[in-house]
Amino acid sequence: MQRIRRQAGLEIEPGSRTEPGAGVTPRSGEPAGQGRGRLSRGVSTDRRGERLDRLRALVARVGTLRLTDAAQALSVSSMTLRRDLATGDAVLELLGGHVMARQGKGSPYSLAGEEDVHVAAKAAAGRQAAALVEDGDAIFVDCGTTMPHLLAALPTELELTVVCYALNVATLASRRPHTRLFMLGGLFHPSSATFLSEEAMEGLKRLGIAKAFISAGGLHPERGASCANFNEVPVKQAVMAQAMRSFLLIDSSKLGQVKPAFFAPADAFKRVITEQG
Amino acid sequence: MQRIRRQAGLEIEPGSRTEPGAGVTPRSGEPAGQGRGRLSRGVSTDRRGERLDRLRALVARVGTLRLTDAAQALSVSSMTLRRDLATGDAVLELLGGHVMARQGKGSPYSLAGEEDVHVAAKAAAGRQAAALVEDGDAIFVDCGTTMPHLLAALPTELELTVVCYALNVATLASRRPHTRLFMLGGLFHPSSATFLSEEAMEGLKRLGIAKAFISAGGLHPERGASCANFNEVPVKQAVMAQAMRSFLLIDSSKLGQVKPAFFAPADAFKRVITEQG
DNA sequence: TAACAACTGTTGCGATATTAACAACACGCC
DNA sequence: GGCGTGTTGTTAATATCGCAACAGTTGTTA
Repeated sequence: MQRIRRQAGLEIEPGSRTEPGAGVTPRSGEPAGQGRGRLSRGVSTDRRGERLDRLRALVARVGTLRLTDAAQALSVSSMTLRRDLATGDAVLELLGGHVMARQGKGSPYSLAGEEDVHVAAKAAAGRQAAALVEDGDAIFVDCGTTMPHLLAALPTELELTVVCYALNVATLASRRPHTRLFMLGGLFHPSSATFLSEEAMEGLKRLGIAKAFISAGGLHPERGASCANFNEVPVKQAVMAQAMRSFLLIDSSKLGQVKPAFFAPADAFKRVITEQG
Repeated sequence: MQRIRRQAGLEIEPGSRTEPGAGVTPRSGEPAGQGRGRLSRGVSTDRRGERLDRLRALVARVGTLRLTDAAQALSVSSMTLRRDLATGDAVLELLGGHVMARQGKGSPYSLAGEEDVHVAAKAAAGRQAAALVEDGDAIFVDCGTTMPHLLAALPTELELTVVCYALNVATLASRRPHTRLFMLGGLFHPSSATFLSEEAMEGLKRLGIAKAFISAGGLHPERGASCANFNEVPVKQAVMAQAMRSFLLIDSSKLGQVKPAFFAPADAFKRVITEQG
């Protein structure tokens, strides 16, 4: 309890454990004038939109706060905010009594044993890969769902330079201390959450990369490594040509698989990292 | 209740509302062998770290899940996971019964009226700016804390091209449907969450921008617009030179202020947008 | 002005989360 | 083998959340 209360960073006077204006005259905290329109039409002064705006702003600043605290901050009852958020805001979400930026991509997931093994495998593979990274390294981190495990497994103390072109990777890497982050920009591709452009390919040539961690959708002993999106191919190839050493980071379920876009033969990698080794 | 349950995307057979192995033989779900070390030292097989790894992986995939579901997925009791998370994981956080990636930057915030007014002002200014955007526009969105309000205020139906170089803007824009997102890459600057590079400046020249929304830390009637970070200056200037129309988007508290880095005279903007107009 | 609709606040109840305390088990050590 | 330590599961007590129904207020409409 204390942990969460502390997180909010504000104190409520010990006496009043109830809602802001409990029992007293309702809506005394605001000027309470200037007309009110209906919500169904987007015209006139829209109180709900205004509240959500202020709430969005609050959340943008503090990351997360309790619904009751938010209600107090906006001088409305928690029930009102609850109703506002229930209308389905594009940005905000109410989860377990806390207001936060929507984060689940809504991707449905099944907890069938199979998938769970995959996840554990990816995490293990990420740990294995992280063990190869040394202090001071400049590493390239590819796109995909396995790479976040690599970043999570990297000790925070390491002083690194991370080169990436995927949004999820950049977000994680940007939060690391002692980390220089270089991102390749360009047009956003939602399927892989990557940014691709001609200029980025040019810029890549100026970067010294000690170790490149490449992802793949499949690795076939004869056909080599392949991925689902054709547009990733030039980047992967350019990085591999540029980097001192390239590692293929996949979980073992990818072995023997084949995806539409081939980008490298199997022997192009210094090593193939899976959860086993 | 249903809303949250649905979010998790899995069903538990109606009969058992309790913990996984409730009442039955304890720890029957796992092989339960292979030795167990102590946690204080990081050596030997570390069950807690392993669980957290798998949990991190799960969270990375689904964004958020209920603690009870996570416990079931990892075949441990929710109490164990609760204890694991209480040790203070760097990535994960337990909030209101849901496990998620840590998001609060831990920035302390005060709820003094002043700040709250600022937030409301920024939200209002964002709405005003959003009203200028038309379907099919290519817009540039600068960095700063005001810009998210602009994005939040843009109707989802609009078909847009968004050009940006700030991580927070990119994250929001990437979630919009019907939106082409182009990001300028480069080296990450934590103070403003922006990416800057020579190549990006080159790439900028090839982009057609109808409307540019520029932020500033201050606007002085004689000295012009200024910001806190010098490295933003070239980008702002290049964008303004490139764009058909440039708008300065600030809240009124910035009026009359002066920051270290000047980047444009006041009359360089087609219009200055504040919460009033 | 009266009637109506929309919005907000309050209350109460059921469901859920949180914590502490206790019991059961596995491992390492002597 | 016996013992102690550390880890995990269970239970119960408490606090909090989520929802629904109701009541009061405000602004709009006839």
